[in-house]
Amino acid sequence: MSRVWSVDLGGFVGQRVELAGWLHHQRRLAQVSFALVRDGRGMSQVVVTDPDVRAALASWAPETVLRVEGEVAAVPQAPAGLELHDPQFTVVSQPQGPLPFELRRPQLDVQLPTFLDHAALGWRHPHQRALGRVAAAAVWGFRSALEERKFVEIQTPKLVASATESGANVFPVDYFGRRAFLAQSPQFYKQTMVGVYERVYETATVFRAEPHDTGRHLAEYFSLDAELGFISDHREVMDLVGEVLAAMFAAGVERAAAAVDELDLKVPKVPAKIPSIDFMAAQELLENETGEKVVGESDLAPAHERFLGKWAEREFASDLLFVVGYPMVKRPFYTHPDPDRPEFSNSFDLLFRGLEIVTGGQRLHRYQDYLEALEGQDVAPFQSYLQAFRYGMPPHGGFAMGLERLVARLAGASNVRQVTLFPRDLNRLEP
RNA sequence: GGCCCCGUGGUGUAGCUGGCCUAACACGCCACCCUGUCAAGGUGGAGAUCGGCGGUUCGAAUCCGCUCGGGGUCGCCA
Repeated sequence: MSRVWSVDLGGFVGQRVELAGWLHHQRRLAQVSFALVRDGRGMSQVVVTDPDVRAALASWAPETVLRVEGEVAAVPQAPAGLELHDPQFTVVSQPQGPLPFELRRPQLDVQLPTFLDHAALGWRHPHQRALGRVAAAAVWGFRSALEERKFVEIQTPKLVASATESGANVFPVDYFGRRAFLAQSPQFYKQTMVGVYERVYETATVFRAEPHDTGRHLAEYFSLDAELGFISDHREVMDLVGEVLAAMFAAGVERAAAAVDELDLKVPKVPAKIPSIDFMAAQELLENETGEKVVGESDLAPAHERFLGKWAEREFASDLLFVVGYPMVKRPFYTHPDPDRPEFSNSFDLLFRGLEIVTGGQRLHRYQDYLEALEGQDVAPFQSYLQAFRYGMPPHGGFAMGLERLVARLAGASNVRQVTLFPRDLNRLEP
């Protein structure tokens, strides 16, 4: 008898099938016991009336791995209208000792460190695993939106010779006796590959050795990157971001419908045109509304971004807001300036519910411009990168999106580590 | 890294103006009861010396110092 997924029981009413999974919970009454068997996709209720089987069931701890053969019955009072009758259990394996916390409650009521210490168990909670499904669906949406638009998926090195992002700190590694770094971003390579395919994307882990112990930083995070050529300016990239994001949310709703339901997520609608505000205008707005002196500062503080997030919600009923035209001094050297006001850039950030989840913009594309941008610093580390421009590159731009931040905002999680499988941060290298 | 806060049975918390704490509550665990439960319910029971070290005191979970661990926030960023 082949094994059936819990979510597919509806197709087998009246038949005997085998389920396999984990004993999620059991409720013992005087004459009957209910076993909830959880598999990778869902959960099924198994009804046990045989005294011997009930006694056996009673002796099994939560998370015991089981195979259950039984008859599928459609019963109105069953949780999903379906349950398994006359079961025969086989114990596959048993947990060692008591569990550090319970999975049965609708909410996993543990502190983040406790959860993270026992991630192998915590991720089994229906709520938690639903987060993972939403993340997976979002990545799928990202890929499919870009594939549809003729982007080519690429894989770039994660062991690199030089840093890409200006301020970001790198992890040094011993590379056969030489000094190398873990890649902070596929930036250089994706730009280079625009010279080949025009449109490329990558979904991959990147590494940042920044000592930022905050709810939005990870030492290792999943970056969704895209880059495209022959653009007029950054606004074309922003349009793409909107389309991709819409596809990602749609994929969440469609491909992870049960998870979205489980988490009761409010998935935002992405407007045809995501509202945007100029960097300077944002500062003036902040100054007018809060009285705080911010005009002239070269960047927005997290508190400012939260304020702008609320403002966008009020003003446009939007969860999303572009902030456009950051000062050049705060952007990496490859950023393209605004032709009309060269101290500002053709770049943007996207705030999702007040948190920066995307950065993007137009890049320089002329070799000479790069030499000028790098003036005053050693060009040697960038020689291999600059090849692409020496051989001719079109105007291009792109963006990078932090998956964990997106999912965290979507789920209303205050800390990205809540939605990261095995987060790496300042203090945590395990599990 | 700076600043603020926290550290109590397996989990989440209360107690923390020092003695009534031989540490409380909820969940979990163990035993028994309850004819369909679904955050099931009921009765009883086991389980922590209060992160660690040192100090103040007749007396400390409660005050002080150091230390370790954690959370928030800021710098920075996805």
